[in-house]
Amino acid sequence: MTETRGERKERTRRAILDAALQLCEDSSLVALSLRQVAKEVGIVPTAFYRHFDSIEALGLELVDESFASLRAMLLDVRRSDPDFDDIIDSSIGILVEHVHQQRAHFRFIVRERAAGPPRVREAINAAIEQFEKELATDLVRLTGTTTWSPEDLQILSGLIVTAMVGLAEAILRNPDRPDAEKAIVEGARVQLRMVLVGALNWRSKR
Amino acid sequence: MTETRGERKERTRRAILDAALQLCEDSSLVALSLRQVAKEVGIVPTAFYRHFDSIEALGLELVDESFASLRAMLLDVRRSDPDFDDIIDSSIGILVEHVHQQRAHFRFIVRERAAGPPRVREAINAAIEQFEKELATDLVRLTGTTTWSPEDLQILSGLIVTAMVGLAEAILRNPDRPDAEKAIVEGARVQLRMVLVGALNWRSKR
DNA sequence: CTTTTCAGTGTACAAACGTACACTCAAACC
DNA sequence: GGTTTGAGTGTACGTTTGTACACTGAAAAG
Repeated sequence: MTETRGERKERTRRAILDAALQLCEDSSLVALSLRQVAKEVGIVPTAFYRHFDSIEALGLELVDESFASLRAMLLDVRRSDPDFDDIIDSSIGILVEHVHQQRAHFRFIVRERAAGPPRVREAINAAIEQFEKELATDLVRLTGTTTWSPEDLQILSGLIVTAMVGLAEAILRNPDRPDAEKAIVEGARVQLRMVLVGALNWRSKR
Repeated sequence: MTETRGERKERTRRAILDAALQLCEDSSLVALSLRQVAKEVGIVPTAFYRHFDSIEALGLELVDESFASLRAMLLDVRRSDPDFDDIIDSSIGILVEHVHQQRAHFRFIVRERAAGPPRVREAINAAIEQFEKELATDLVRLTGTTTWSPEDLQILSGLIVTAMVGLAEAILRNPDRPDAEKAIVEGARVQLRMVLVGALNWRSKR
């Protein structure tokens, strides 16, 4: 069969990305060698350079890819019913589902956020900050500007994101333990309700 | 001068721990080589084995050491005035101070928690869970068992610990930026107050 | 004083590392 | 149909890696 040149290139590029994501699963990008990746993919080491300048550049690509997963998740959240009282349950359900479906990507983000090459860390944190800001503007739409100052909404947003990242980390930390995971998820639900109660009784700029 | 044999051993052992802590600062334990450490300390590579079986064993020792820093911090927190309304401010102040004084240890914990060798990760997470439980029993002492179920206190405790770990991570992420750090710390204060408002209006087992 | 112990040395080796360089050969191009 | 392009090959290099083994020499033990 005739496979176009660009298609073939894209195929090994994908294979490199997948192999890297898998190989650094229980260590880190900073401990991943170009030769391991090449061997896993089935190409000669020097061929790696046809696709990426360095492992770090590969890592930045994986960041983009992983955050594409995250954006897809947020689309799901926003698309879900705007029914107010179980917005928490549905959002958490969506998060849990995406973490399971994109395990490797989420693992990659939480791991390299703390331990990756500096530029990778920066890229991940910039993206997470972006999410916080987007959530803050979403909250403005939900609450109006009467009782909440923009600064406080930003701070509340940060708290929620921190809790959700914590939930994702806890899930990833307990693979193949459905009972433990259930308790974790239930705990996160309660946590968000506590935060919600706090938010409903909050008055900015007192 | 006469330096006892055990003293000399302890001294190079310390040098190894310090060198390892410094060398993995901008990568990770999983990317740290025995030879790097030996060179930094000024001993021959094989001499490393007189003190540790492996880099992983060294890592477990660093975990213990780092959590000793953390326990010292918690002692400070409990020792601080039990004046109720600024318990938040004083606790955060203590946390910030300790993060600055023990930068390397805190960095080590947050990094290796996500990216370290499996056993190191487990040790760190076990210690953090322990803290959550201790905080929960502290909260029992503060609130009594009337309005709060033990389960909810445990969950609240988890939320607070997550937020505090998040604060530590944010501080470590912005070194040498006093203005940014000030905003981060102020945000954390507000977050904890929000959680406190939620807690005060919470009723368990509704 | 003699013997034992053991932290640290020195040499040695096979394996893995990143990368330079010259190459092939089929798709893409004119 | 002849030429160009570029993904992938193969060899080769100097480094760095973990670890094995035999050693030294001063402190500790008898």
